Amino acid sequence: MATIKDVAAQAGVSPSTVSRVLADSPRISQETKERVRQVLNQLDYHPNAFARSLVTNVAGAIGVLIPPGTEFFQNPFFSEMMSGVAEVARSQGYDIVLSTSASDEMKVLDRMIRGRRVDGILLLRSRTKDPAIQTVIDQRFPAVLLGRPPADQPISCVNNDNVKAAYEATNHLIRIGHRKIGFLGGDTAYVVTADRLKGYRQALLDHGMEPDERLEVFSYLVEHGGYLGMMRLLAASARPTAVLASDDVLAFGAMRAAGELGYQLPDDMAIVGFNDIRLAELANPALTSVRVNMHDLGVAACELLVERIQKPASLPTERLVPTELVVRNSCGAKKFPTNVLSV
Amino acid sequence: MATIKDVAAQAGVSPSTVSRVLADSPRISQETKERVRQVLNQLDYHPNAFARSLVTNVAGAIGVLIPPGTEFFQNPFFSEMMSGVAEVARSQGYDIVLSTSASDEMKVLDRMIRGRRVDGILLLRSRTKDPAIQTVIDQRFPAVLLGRPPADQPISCVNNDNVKAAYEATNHLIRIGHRKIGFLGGDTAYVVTADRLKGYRQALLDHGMEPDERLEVFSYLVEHGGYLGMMRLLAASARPTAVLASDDVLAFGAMRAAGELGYQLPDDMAIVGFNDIRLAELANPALTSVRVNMHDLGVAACELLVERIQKPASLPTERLVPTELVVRNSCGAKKFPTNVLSV
DNA sequence: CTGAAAGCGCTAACAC
DNA sequence: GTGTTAGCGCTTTCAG
Repeated sequence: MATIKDVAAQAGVSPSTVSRVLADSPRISQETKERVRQVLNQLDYHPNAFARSLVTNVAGAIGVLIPPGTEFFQNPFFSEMMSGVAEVARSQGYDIVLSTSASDEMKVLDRMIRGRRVDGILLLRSRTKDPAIQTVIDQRFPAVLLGRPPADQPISCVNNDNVKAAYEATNHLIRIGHRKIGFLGGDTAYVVTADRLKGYRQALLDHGMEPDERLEVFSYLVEHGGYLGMMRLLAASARPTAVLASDDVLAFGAMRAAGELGYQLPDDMAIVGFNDIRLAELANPALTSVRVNMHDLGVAACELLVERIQKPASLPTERLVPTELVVRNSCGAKKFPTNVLSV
Repeated sequence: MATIKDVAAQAGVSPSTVSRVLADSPRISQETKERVRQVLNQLDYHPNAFARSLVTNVAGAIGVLIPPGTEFFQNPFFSEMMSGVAEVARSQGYDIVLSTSASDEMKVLDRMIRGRRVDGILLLRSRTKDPAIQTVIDQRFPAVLLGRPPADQPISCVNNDNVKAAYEATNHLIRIGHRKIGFLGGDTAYVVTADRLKGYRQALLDHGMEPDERLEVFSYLVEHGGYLGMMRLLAASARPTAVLASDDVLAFGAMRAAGELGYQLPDDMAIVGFNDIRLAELANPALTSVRVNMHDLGVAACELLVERIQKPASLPTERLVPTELVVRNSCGAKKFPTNVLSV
């Protein structure tokens, strides 16, 4: 494996000259550059990333802190969002380091930021009590939160207006005639769940309905969680005629549960999801869903992160990605053409 | 940011002693360890990953070379497979570096392996002419291919028996009465497409049918590609009554196309997919699909990779992950209970 | 059981 | 325009 010294020797120059050629420094003569470049090629030289990082203190990579557990990976949200992140990362010359925390998220975070493996970090899930957020703030480490900081902490973030989106989605259900509307959410510890729940409740209140806790269930964020949650909802004495699920994956589970119990969608039961994953359109019936623009979220998050890496002193910014309710057949909107209602 | 020297000074020992404590060397007395550890904590010391890597020549990370384009990210196969990879990587203490190649895959590969950013690399897609494979072999760089090497090159790989799986799936369609069966594949440059095509053709031949190239279409590996491909198949003069799609995503596109043109599934058209992604079960009708066990593929691939990193001299091994045909309603198997036929 | 010293491969003053 | 030198933070002989 050729080092910079080998190249220098071969080209009859000093290592620093080679280093300068690599950086295309203007202070090197054209002929020297030519000569060195030839040797570079001939020896098939590749700089050692660690040596360079050690001295420059830049890693050339951004970290993505994956929440513990595998359900995040399994959610199509993850890959769609990551495709946006990857797009930006690539164009800006950053690698992506996935954290793969087992359980001790904070240890992983420490390793990443204190170990200087990455130049910035993307936090993927904000919880109402989230030590990771405070850590990056305390360490003044470039970071972007995908979601909303629970307590208005000064951190750059990319989010949807989840309260409003859930409000509009619930409104839609009310508008088409539903009066008993259930809420099927992920863990309440997630800010996103809380926000969507809030919008849902507000819509009920604004239409003179009292939110009913028996119609609010929360479960593990996988299809099976949605299935179980829906079973609970259907068993409730005040059985809902419609359900707002805070994730399409939950909505699919809910659809399966309803189907197994003999409910006809959308006649006996309306369901609305969140995210508008690709397969929402292909479900039976096609799932009405709030499009959160997952790819755009990833793009925006990575852009913001690169910005913070490059000017760490700049003030944290928030970016809202617009949502839209995509109405399909799962919510009894058969009478409506499949269309898109802007939120 | 505390360095090893700071710790050494504070603890009244030499840097090498601290280093030994970090490595839990048996040559250090218990009391010294205690004392140093206390300072380690007090100063909240975290080793600089680059400095360590520079001297040890281990990166503590495995690379995943993502094929150019975003369609790979968007395929649920990716995230399911990655969840398996992440699981193993985490348990073995490796980070995951995603490559994010734009177009020039080889440059990225070079950067990764020659730049020593990663200890081993996972190649995600094998093409009939694949320079990446030859490169890792030539460089003797620890690598595992997800798929089959096109030309029996000596590289560790994890794969399904795709020929057999496609053979069985096609057999199933024949068994339930189909005689005109189409094939809807991804790019023919992918080995996996070729293998599945081969199995499909062989099944036809073994039942006295002649493969008909007009019934074989190949397209971009996204839902829309499946949609377009299906349009082509349906327009063929020898219109098929059944289609084997080499990916569920293609199958979903095909279902949409068939639906839009007024075909009733499964009565007018049978469709079988590959992968058995989570939502296959939820489509309308539920999609019959070859379960390839994506998560297991990821687990096996990462295990093999770790093995190669740890004993690079060992011979390359191949690991086959079994498949099974999961029969659902999309292939006219209504009369069958939903069940699983082992392959 | 511990310390001193060298060096991993690179960059960045500082000279000339 | 180019070379010399020091040093990034760590591990690892080699001494003792």
